Amino acid sequence: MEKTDLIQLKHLEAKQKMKFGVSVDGVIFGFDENELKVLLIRCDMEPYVGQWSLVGEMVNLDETLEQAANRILFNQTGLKNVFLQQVKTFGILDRHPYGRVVSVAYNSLLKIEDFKLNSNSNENEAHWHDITTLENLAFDHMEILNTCLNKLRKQVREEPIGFELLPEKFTLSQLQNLYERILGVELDKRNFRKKILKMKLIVDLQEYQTNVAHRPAKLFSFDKERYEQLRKSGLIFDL
Amino acid sequence: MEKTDLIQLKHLEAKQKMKFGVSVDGVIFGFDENELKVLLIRCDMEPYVGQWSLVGEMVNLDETLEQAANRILFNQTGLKNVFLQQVKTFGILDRHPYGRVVSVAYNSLLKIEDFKLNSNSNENEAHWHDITTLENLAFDHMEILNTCLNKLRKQVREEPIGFELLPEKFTLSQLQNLYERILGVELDKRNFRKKILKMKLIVDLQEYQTNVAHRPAKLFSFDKERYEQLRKSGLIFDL
DNA sequence: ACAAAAGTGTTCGCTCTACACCCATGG
DNA sequence: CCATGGGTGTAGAGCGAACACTTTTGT
Repeated sequence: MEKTDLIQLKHLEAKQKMKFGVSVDGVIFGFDENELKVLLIRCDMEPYVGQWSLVGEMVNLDETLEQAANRILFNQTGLKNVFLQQVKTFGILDRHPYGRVVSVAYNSLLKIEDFKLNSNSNENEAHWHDITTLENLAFDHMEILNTCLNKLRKQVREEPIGFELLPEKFTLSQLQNLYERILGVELDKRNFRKKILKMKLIVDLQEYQTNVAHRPAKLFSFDKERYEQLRKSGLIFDL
Repeated sequence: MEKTDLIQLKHLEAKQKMKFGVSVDGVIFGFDENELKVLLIRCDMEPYVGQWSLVGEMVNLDETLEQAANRILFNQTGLKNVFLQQVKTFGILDRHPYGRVVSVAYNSLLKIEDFKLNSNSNENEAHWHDITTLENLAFDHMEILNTCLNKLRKQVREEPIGFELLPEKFTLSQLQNLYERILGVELDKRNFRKKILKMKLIVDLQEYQTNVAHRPAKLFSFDKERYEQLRKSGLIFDL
């Protein structure tokens, strides 16, 4: 057999392997009632019927992974233009009843206030779950979730993505609480404020809370333009 | 139609989508002649015939992604138990002549001395390329390589993976050179040594270089046990 | 003796950490 | 007037950056 024939044969064999399914699983994080939460749905697939699972679907043959992730997110939440980031692809054998399916996990961060506005229309079974009390998820979703949570914890120390989880206007205490919950540590109030304000990534709105039974807190917002500037010139950020 | 029928239908439709190919592309890094290098092969697939490409193959239906990555690495280098880490999955449309193929990119770091010992048997066209002078790779491999290189640069600042690229016994100057090449910066010799030695991750072997036309340097080796200890107790590492 | 790389300490500024009290509001 | 969370500064320790000369070997 000639060398070119061998190559043709190799390519023919390779095409026999195109029988994979590819799914996208979205790990959708929100922050509410002072807790970090993840959005889960009820699984309708044997042998996991009734168990909680991440929000996932098969990727269509004519859409990119990013498009699939955005589609899934929109179907569940009614939201577009939400923070979305690929984390890792899971490809062990027998992880899915359909056959050989590899799953690409995406982290998504959204402001729960937006979710509430957009999710009243759908009657699906999606619910927010406190991340500290999860067990017995469908498929290998427990592993996926742990991996994605670790990624979030690492990333939140290095980039100002925490803002994606807060309302447009927030107080420094809310921000500190968010970090404490994600990282699972207590932070010193004065040091935290100094560090955050020195970065100049948040803007003092000169507004205050109202109707609170204590001294009203100042409201701030995230300065995305300044963030992009810093990023181009080599951002350094540490918790 | 009943609800359970709808669910069955949904699952049938989903199975129609299982026509993906999944490939693994290995970005195999080595360090030699004081340069960071990547292993490339000649592509034999239209329309990229003759162009340089990453080392990639289709994943078999009965192997995991990790197994595929290890298989590819072994076929090209004859090496097992090499540092291997998933980086990202690339899934745009029309990136591959076979049809819809998503590719999972893996970073691999190896000691080039080991490679030389194991690769004499194969007659393939793999060659090491200086990472600073690459262009016109096949497929979307230029993008994959850039993503993987950025990951390496980031990771090398946070974890002691640089040792994977050096011989068992190395000098502090070699180590410093490695960091300088990967990061593309110059480092202060005294400060670098202080920082590295303070971490206690390397062991003074009480041996010296021989046959060098200058004062012989001390040889060190990486202390993997101590690294695992530190990791468990929350390793902090910075360049 | 000379070329070439190895090896070694100190100073200064900055950053991180620990820590305690007064303030503004609603009830 | 009391309960609740908001808001503020300083001192000490540790860390990172800058910097120049002596040592050892081969030729």
